[in-house]
Amino acid sequence: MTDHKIRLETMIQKMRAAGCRITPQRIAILSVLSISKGHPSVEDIYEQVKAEYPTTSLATVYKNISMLKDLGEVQELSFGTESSRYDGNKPDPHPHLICTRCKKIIDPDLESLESVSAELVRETGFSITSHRLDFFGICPACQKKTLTDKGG
Amino acid sequence: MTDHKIRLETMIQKMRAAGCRITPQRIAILSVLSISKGHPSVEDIYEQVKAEYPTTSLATVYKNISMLKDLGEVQELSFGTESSRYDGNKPDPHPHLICTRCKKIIDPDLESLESVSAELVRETGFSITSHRLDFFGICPACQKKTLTDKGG
DNA sequence: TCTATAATTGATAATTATTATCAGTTAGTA
DNA sequence: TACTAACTGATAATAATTATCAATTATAGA
Repeated sequence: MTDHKIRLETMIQKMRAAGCRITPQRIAILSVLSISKGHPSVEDIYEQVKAEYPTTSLATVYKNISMLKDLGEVQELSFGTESSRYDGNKPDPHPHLICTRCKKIIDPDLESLESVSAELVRETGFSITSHRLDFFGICPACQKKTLTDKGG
Repeated sequence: MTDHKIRLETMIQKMRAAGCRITPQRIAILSVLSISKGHPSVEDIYEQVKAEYPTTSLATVYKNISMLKDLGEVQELSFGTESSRYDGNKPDPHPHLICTRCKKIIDPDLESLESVSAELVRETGFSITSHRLDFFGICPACQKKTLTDKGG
């Protein structure tokens, strides 16, 4: 069984446990999210689901995303007035590294984050429940492209 | 001269240098931002400016904020669909610690952040240009309140 | 100081992402 | 198979932000 199949099953079970019904449209939405390599927007998900179920409504996608957020099964990434992007593959908060040129979003592993949280608690007395860490920059591919442009 | 007076003068000079005119409403907006301890929303700024200039329009506040963002003199903190908050006091990116109960936003000092950026660059090859670091939790005051509620 | 003019203001309309509403449909259960 | 509450889909409503535009005003130059 592939990773995303496992993830899809997990999400379905969570929804069942919450008393939700499993509709074909819902499975399609969960399926897109369970892959979710590209951190899709609602519009992205809508387009992909419509390919399979042409009558699907945008509202249905929003409603499902909202339930999944409440269940803690997707993480929302909002960027100002732009539409939010969603991660249903790794639903717990984790840092993102965003290339401002090609808009790619990747998930780096950062061991040093632990010490930041520890320092925060020590300094402020807050009890930290969640976080949102976005680093913006230029990915290696786009850096290379810039050099080539300048060179040639 | 107080810190916020200095900051206000800096912002005024930046705007002059960019060819902007200095109107009374603009000074009022800059002044609110230059204090900016509480990371105010556009609505907050609007209310404060209206106290001094009752005919001020919300659009004027938005337009000024937009110019200041372009000049790099305010930092915008957007939270999903909620209205953005602004920091004109420390316009460069820095971490925020947000109490999800009372909505207070504070600016912690975090030395350990350096090592996170360093690790990112080492692991991914990105050139990091900016970041957005928000930690969510419950502040000491709200934690205490919870305990009191439970206790009494 | 006075004038010209282009930037700014203020009122409001437009836009855009998201949420609410609601009648008709359907998954799940007995 | 029938019941019922949850779900879907279409659309209206909401809310933050942006655009528009006539009237005002800061600033430079005479």
